[in-house]
Amino acid sequence: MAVARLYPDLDIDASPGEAQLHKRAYDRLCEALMRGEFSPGQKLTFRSLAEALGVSVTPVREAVSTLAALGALRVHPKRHIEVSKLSAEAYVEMLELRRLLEGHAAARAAERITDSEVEQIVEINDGLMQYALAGNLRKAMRDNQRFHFAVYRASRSAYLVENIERLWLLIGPSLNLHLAEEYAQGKEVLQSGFENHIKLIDALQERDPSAALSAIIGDMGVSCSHMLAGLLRDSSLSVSVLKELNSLSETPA
Amino acid sequence: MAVARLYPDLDIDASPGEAQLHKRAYDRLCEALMRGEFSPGQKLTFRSLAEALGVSVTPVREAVSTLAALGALRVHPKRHIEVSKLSAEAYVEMLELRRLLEGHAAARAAERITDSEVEQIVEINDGLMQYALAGNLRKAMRDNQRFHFAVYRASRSAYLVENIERLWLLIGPSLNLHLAEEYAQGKEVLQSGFENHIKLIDALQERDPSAALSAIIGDMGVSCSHMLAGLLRDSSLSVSVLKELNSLSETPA
DNA sequence: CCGATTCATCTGATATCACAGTTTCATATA
DNA sequence: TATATGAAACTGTGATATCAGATGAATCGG
Repeated sequence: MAVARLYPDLDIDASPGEAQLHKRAYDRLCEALMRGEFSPGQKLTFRSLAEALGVSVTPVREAVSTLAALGALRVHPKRHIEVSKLSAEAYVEMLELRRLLEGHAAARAAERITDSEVEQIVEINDGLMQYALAGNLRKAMRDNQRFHFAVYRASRSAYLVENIERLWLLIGPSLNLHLAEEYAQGKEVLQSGFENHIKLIDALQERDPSAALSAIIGDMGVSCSHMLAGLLRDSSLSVSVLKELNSLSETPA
Repeated sequence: MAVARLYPDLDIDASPGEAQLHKRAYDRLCEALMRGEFSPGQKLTFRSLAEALGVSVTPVREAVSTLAALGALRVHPKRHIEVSKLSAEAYVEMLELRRLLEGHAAARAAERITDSEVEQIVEINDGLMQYALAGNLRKAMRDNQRFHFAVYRASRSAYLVENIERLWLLIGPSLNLHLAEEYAQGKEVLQSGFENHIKLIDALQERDPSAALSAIIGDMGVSCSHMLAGLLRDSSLSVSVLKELNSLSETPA
């Protein structure tokens, strides 16, 4: 009971009832990480997760082992499970990878996307804008994720999309935390920064790969400032990070 | 006993004795996949792997679950474990990703590599050439892997290197199989194709990122023909694959 | 001789138990 | 009051038992 209150509504029975428990546990934990239900550095245990998910520890261990191999969780032997913290340095490294992978995926999507897929993406973006205007950060972030991955899936490159998903999994907890912090401090998190979504949609409609690529890379810069503001609060190496970030902006994509 | 003969020397006690059994099992299985100890499509079971590794099924399940999440293995529920087969289409998709990731890693390495690292890479390449001249395919492949990852590690981007490792894990079994096939058929697998290693070393010494990038991408073309020859043998979609491969070559990196 | 059926065997999936470090906190000591 | 101590509770780790579904070979019926 106390555990169920720690991780509200983590129960697994909401998922599609067919798959094996360890798969459902994995999916549910991924979802929780992306939704900000866990914060970076938070300590977890197998037993409490098992209870919250409504299963025994065995399927939880398989799910957690996998997430640990991906870097989303860290298992401290005989101690506890930790939601991986993201250093500012690691975030800059991942931004570099995001430019590469998501830029490529967007460009490929522009070559291969169908009209009906463009339509769906426009609809997702419309919903996103509504939540943004309404100031609903959580739902806006969820729709933003849907928007991006609807584009990436149009690249017809399943393994590329999987790689991007894994990247987002590492950024998810910190992104949720720091965007919520900035939002709570009254920063303009939702008021602007969606121009690149329009540019991206235009590029997809025009089937223009390089325009799609630059729109996606432009979009990354938006959340970047909020993230670094939060990440650098705990970091003493801010100078070297900012230097590296500047050199990254000058590097041709 | 019969099992130990099926997977010779898979026993885990050779690994560094500190880590947990599921980590060692994972490392050992990765090694086996990269060394060609398993072939694509081969069927495995948890119990036989556990016996061969000298542990119980529990740590094996965690290792296999992780490898399944990465795509290296496929778990057929209530049936068996399968070493993932690589279709020609999937291989082309991965080549695209390899160009992106490994090209970027090589370019970054050229910016950040130290003189002593260049030295080490030259030494690895010398050893590789000896095995190539001696016709030792297995050891040449092992040293080729060492060569590539010594370069990538010089990029100082740990997560990028991990991503590349995961890519190689998916290609490993098929690469071992088809290169060995071609070699057995008397094809020139080891006689040529190492010019790009020299070009890469030169580029690293000159600290020339774009030269390093094109050397790495050139090197990928070498094994590519042997791989496609093997992969297309079982595939009926060869025409579309070759078309896609051609369009890939024309795409600017 | 061939196809359907049955039953023993095998497989992955899950839960549970036992164990050895780790943490925590109340107690004892100075 | 501050520090040391030790036992109890907790944690990840690994092995095992059990179960339902899949497999395969022997059996049966044609």
